[in-house]
Amino acid sequence: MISESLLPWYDKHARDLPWRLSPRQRCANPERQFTDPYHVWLSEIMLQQTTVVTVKSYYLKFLDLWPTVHELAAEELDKVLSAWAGLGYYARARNLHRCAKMISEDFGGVFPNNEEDLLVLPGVGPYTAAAISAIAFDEPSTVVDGNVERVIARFYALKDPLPGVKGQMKACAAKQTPAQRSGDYAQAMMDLGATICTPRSPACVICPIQENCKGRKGGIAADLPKKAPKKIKPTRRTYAYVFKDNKGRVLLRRRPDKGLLGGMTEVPTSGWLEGQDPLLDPTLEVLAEWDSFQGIVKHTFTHFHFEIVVRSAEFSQDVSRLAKELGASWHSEDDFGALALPTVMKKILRHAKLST
DNA sequence: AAATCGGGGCC
DNA sequence: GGCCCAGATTT
Repeated sequence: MISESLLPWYDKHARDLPWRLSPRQRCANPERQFTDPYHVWLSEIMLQQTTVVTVKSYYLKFLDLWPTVHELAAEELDKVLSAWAGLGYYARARNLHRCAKMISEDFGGVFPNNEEDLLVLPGVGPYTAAAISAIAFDEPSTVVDGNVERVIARFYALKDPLPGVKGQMKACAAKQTPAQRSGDYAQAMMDLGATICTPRSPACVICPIQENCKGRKGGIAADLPKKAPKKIKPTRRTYAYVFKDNKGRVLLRRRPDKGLLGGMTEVPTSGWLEGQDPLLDPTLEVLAEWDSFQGIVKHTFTHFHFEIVVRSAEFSQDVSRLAKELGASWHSEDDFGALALPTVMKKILRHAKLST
C-alpha cells in the first residue's frame, strides 16, 4: 500500500499552504482536524489548472473580502470577476458565484459532505467533488488530479497514453485509497507529485514510495505518463481601438456572459479573424483620426495565438453618444484596479501608454 | 470523444 | 517555443 510509507513522509514534509491546517494547529485544536469546507472549496476551484504559487494571493484576498460563503453569495458578480481578474478560466468565477448563492440560499450555508451531492454544484466536477469530500470531511474518496495521474502512471508503469488511460488510472488509484486519513492521503499524493514525482527529472532516490514503484524499477519513470499529441494553435488577429477623451479616460465595455473572457471588461476590437491580416472595423474607423500603426500586442490563449494591432485616438466631443453606441463606458486609469480586466486587455492598455 | 476555456513559470 | 498546472463544461 502506498499510504503506509506515504503518510509518514507527509507527516514530516507536508507543505505549508494557506488552505491547509498545520500539524500544530491540528494538535492545538483536536475539535478541528479538517479545513473548513468553504475554504477547501474556494481553494480547489482556484487550483483547477492553476499553480499553487499563483493561487495563494488570490485565495487570501478572497477570504479577506468574503470571509464566509454568505458574504460571497451576497456580492455582485462583477466584483467577484474583478477580484478574479488575472487568474484565468473566468467561467470558474461565474460558477463560483453561482455555487456560493446555491450553498447560501438553498443549503443554509452548509456544504454537502459527500462526493455525490458535491458533484451537483456548478464548477464542481469529479476531481473537486472527491477533493472536498476527502479534505474537508475525511471521506475515503479517490482524488485524481494531474499529480496523482503522474504518480499512479509511474508507480504501476502504465504506458498507454492519456487521456485514454484515465479510467485505468482511476481504478489503480482507488485500490490505493486508504479508509483512514483519506484527506491527508489525498493531499500527500499531490504533494508527492508536486515536489518529488515531478513531470521532469523526478527525484526517485528520495521518494517515499520508490520501493514498489514499477516505473522506477523499469527506469521509465521520467517518461510517464505518455500523452496524446497536441493540436497546433492557430493565430487570430484583430484591431483594438483605444478611445481616449480629453480627461484621459478610456472607453471600455463588458463582454458577453458566455464564452471567452465571459463577463470581463474589454477594449473594443474588430472581428477576431484566423489566418489572415486583421480587418479594420468600418463603424469604428470613421469615428476618429486614428494614430498610425502603434505595434502589435501578442497573447496566447489555451487554444489560439492572438495578435492585436493597437490603434488609439483622442476625442473632444460626442463622448457620451459614442459610449452609448458602443455599449461602453468611460473609465479613468485610477479605476482600472476595480475593473475585471483580463491580462490580454491590460497588455493592450499598457501598450497604449495607460497604466493598469 | 473532442473542443473550449487563461495565464504564468519553467526549460 | 512547448509543457505543465489540485479540471469543468459544452458540443
